[in-house]
Amino acid sequence: MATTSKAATAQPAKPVGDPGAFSQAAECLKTLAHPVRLRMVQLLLSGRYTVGELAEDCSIPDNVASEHLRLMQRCGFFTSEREGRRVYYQVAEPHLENIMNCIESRFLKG
Amino acid sequence: MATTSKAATAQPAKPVGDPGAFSQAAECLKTLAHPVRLRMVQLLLSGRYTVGELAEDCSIPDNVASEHLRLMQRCGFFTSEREGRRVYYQVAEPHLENIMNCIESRFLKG
DNA sequence: TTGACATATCGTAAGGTTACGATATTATGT
DNA sequence: ACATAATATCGTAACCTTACGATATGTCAA
Repeated sequence: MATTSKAATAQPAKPVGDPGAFSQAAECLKTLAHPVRLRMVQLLLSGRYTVGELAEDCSIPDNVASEHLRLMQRCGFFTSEREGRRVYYQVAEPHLENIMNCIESRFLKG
Repeated sequence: MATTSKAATAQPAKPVGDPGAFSQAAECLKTLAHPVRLRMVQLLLSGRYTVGELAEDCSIPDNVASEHLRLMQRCGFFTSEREGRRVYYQVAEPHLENIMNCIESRFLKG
């Protein structure tokens, strides 16, 4: 017997947690935690867009948009494909849709 | 007619987005985007804990834990109740469970 | 009241993030 | 080859975040 050995606070069992996994999760969330990047995720979940299109929608210069997109690509959120002089970005991480739905249901809706 | 008026890229309609809502969402995500804070959220979703208990689980000094908890309280994530010299924290934001589930299914599981 | 415990707050130094401007790269058309 | 368009990268300054140590506040017990 005795699974916890110390402090009998009558709680429904403490969840286990690998510290490394929390760090990795925090990294990705940090990447998501920027208004422009959230908007870009929302847009790209609805289709393909170029750097310039995303920049214009977000009212920021192209090079700033490019840096945000690079950050998110590093996280595995997006991939990019060049077509002529344009570069199209698209969602690569399947869980982004779920997470964005959670965020939208809390902040972008009733 | 003519809902978009410019650029016929054959996309399934660009989602609308209130810039203020994205900023607010980004603020909250930033608060969540820290390994210690993620662990605290996970723990508090499973029950009530004191500052000292959370600090010990996270292997950080009490004052650091206290600051993390204060940040999350400011966001509306938690509330606190004093009981004697202990202070118990608990989840106040109902959406935290959904968001945490999304994060767990991506990072803390298969 | 005194001492000890639990939590909170403050000042600060180290490190990280962001946007900007300038410059580089890649592709296209003439 | 040249000019131009679209995107990417780099250096930098302003700002934000974090953890730490010291100190303060609140609570209890003797």
